Amino acid sequence: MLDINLIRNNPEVVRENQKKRNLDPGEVDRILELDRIWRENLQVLERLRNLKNRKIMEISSKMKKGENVDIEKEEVKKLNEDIERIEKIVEDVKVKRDSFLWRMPNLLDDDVPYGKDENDNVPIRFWGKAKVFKDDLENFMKESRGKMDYVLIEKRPDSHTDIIEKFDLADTLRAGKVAGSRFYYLKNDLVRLEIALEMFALDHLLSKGFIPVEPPFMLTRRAMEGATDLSTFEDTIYKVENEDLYLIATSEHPLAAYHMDEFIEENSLPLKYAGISPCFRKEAGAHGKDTKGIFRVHQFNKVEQFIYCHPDDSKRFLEEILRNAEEIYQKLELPYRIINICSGDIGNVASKKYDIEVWMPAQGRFREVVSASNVRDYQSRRLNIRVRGKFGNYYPHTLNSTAIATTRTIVAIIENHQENNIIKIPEPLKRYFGKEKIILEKKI
RNA sequence: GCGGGGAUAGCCUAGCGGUAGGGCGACGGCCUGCUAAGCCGUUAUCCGAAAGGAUUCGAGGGUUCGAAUCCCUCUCCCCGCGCCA
Repeated sequence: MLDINLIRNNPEVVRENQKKRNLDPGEVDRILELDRIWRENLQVLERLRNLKNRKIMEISSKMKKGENVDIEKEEVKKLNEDIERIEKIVEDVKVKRDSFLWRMPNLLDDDVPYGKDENDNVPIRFWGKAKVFKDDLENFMKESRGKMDYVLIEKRPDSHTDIIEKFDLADTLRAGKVAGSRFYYLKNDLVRLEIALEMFALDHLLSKGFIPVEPPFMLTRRAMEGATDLSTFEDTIYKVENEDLYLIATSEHPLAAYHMDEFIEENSLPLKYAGISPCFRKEAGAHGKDTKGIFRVHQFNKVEQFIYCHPDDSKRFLEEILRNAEEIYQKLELPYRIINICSGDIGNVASKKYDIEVWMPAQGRFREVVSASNVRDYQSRRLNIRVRGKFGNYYPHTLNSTAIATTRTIVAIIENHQENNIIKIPEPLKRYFGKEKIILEKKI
């Protein structure tokens, strides 16, 4: 949520932001008009209430002297009618103003490139040596801007979809039977691989001073609304029937809401949390995309980085959490590119966002595995989280980034590390996984 | 699930129909060679240029001229009992 004072004092900045996001700048003026009406009526209301309060005190003192107060009582009753009427107007206008305010997206960072959609995202960095099948070379050169190492391979690796079903590493058919599409039973070595990935990511973050947290997997509407925006709510969040509870789509949500309605002491910043949780997503509007396998699913596990910090530090911490995520993917030997998400693709909550996309040799393209965002004070305002500062209170900035999303990383490992009938396990995972490789052999 | 007790500004606590009081902590000031003590002030939100005003006693209703206080509904916490991985 934006600061209403920013909109009052610098409407032009907010209009420009709307334009850059390809949204209607007129929203700003709608808010300003409602805000003006609200304040006018509020002043009328407060004058009436002041009159009432004075009258009540008059009654009180007259009663002590034993005087008759019937006239004054009638006056207060009349005032109450006026107050009730104006109260309703004030309340209605405020609700309307706030609903516009809550829908307004975050201010974009100056570094966010202008763009219409995901095609305008800007690759800024590349790492690793991609295995590229010759038919994919043209696309690879385009997507990597020719700035990334690669080796040509003669045969396209098998898709994870085929491998997991054929070697009984996951069962999406039976999952479909009992839960519907986009669900899976992980089986055999993939169960350990998933846990190994989580432990590896968690330990990586712990070594950097993050506090491990396993949050609630459901939140009330109030907490969820503070952590996310309306469009996410509609497209991704599952509701529990007959309860005021919503399934989290990422541990970012409960970690953002962790300090709801609290004051954080300034000297405890930055707060760095490593969340670990399942994530539940409706994937509405993704019909036809990644319909098979475990790349795009309704439920997966994730280790997440979440930081509360002083507003001056958020730019630096965005780079830091991106680096943390990069280190994880480097250690997993998965070649990737970093993209700077453009203004048309960034979403309402983020002020700036980087994605890490791993090169997937079987699919012949880069696919998102990590998303790192600077949210600034957008969530902390919605969740009423403030810092008690030496020179006054303020809203902290929050940032979030994936460390490991298990299913997508498993896909990346299967595509990148498959050799003749084995999947190689990257070095740092071995101690958690307990074996050097997954042997691909047909189960009966 | 049943019974009992709670929720008052950052924390603790009083008030139990008539303008929310005290303590702690924090911050600022006075005093002081420095520190401590002591004294004064500030320390929830909103409107207002300011003066000032309004709101706020877990949430929402009700009674009343007036509700932290009385009544109803709900949420959460604590102590028993029951059930339970």
